[in-house]
Amino acid sequence: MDKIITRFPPSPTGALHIGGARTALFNWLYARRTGGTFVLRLEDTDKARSTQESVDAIFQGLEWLGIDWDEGPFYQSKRTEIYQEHIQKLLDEGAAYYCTCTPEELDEKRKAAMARGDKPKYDGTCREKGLEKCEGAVVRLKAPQTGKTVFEDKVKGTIAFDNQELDDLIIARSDGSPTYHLAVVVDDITMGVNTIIRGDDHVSNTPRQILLYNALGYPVPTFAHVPMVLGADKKRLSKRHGATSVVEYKDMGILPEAMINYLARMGWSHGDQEFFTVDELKQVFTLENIGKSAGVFDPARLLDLNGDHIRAAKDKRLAPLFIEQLAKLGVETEEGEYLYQVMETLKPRAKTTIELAEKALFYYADDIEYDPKAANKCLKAEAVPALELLIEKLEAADVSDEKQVEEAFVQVMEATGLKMGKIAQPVRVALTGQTASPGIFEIVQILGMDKVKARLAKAMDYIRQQEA
RNA sequence: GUCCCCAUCGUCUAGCCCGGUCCAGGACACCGGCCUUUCACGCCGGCGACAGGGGUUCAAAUCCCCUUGGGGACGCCA
Repeated sequence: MDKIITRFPPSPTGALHIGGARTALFNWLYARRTGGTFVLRLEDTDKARSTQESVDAIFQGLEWLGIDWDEGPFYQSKRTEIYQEHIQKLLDEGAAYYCTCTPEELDEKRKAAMARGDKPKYDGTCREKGLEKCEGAVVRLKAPQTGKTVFEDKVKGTIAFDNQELDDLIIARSDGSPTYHLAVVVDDITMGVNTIIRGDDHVSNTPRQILLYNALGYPVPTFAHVPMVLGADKKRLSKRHGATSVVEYKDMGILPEAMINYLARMGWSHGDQEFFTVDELKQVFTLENIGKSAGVFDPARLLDLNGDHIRAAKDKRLAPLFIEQLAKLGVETEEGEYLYQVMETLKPRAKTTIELAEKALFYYADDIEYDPKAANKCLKAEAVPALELLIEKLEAADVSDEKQVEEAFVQVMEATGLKMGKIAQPVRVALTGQTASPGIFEIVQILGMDKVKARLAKAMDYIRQQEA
């Protein structure tokens, strides 16, 4: 088998959305897996809708996901001569012809055909007229009117269309610019693309494109049509379903490796395995294991997977993201041992890096604010003696040793006759302001004696104030 | 409307190609419980699906047909 060459050809008319990102991912993974080449191409022939902002947004999305390309980015807008040559070649060979039907006429014919219950295809008015090039004329492919166009789809199997169903598609607009079908096929041919992995909304475009390959005299590439990603209502994913642009998930505290894992697992499977690293995917991704049916985008699963990836992430990898989120909450801090320890206690408790930062706030606060319910429930007079004794015991110990911290708590338990819960909860609220937090011993160890003492003292003051 | 594609728990899916080992397995979500200083994590358990109908066969989630449902395409958009 020749070297695999895949491509991702977004049209820059918006951000990189979930579906596009998955298409890019599959093409990228397949190229990586097979040692092939991955090409990036911007399909910007629609001048009215293509924007530089969209181009940038797409780059940004790919960069965030870590999807890199080997060739390109190519811009269709810069390849007009190449398209002209191929269009002219088809014209010269009689495989294409000029058509002077106006958009209005065409529109009427379409409506009439629909009303009749027919397929709204071009009726071939100009097909045999032998028209010369003239103002306002488009170029149409002279497609076969009988027979079948059949292809072997890597995920769907054999797909066949009667050529009667197809019509003479326009390959050049009246301004001479190439249309989508012509441009894609010429690009894929000239860029050597031999494996086309794309959304299955393209299956009905495929026979038309195959006809173009035939007319141009080039071998037809391998097609793999991946099922679409739908929203919870089974409709095409759109703004109504929440965030559709991948970078929005970055801002939501999602890790790119989690997004990739999620995207890969939706529509593709590898036995019962759910968790994949990117490197792993590059090793095991295959076209054969892509499912045939459309899938619903499920944010809950993404979140769960993100939690798994947070837990699996190395400190060095997570630290910058954590710091960034802390900064958004007004905490300026830097990477170091303290930060690592903080992260370690929070990793199993966070589904996003935002959550990670939110739960870390008490580690950085100068003054703890009590959650009213928590204070009400735990900061009561009966806790004072235990807190006082705890300060005493902790001061006598080395709090940098978690074991000694625990020992201090045990001593307080024994001396007061209170259960661990009765001591730990007031301490937890005193140190964090909340009833839910990482383990109390590790918090004491990380915070250090000075802060612990100050916070416990403050809690006792608070209790006395409440009692008074 | 016409053509194309699809159809296993609420969701993502394994199994389907090469029928029996499947009164259908895993994961998310949900509900119980365990662990325990709280919350998570983890562990254990529960809930929960082969769209319907016909065939073929000793035997069908698996093969065939029909119906229904969903999606897509039908542009001088990509």
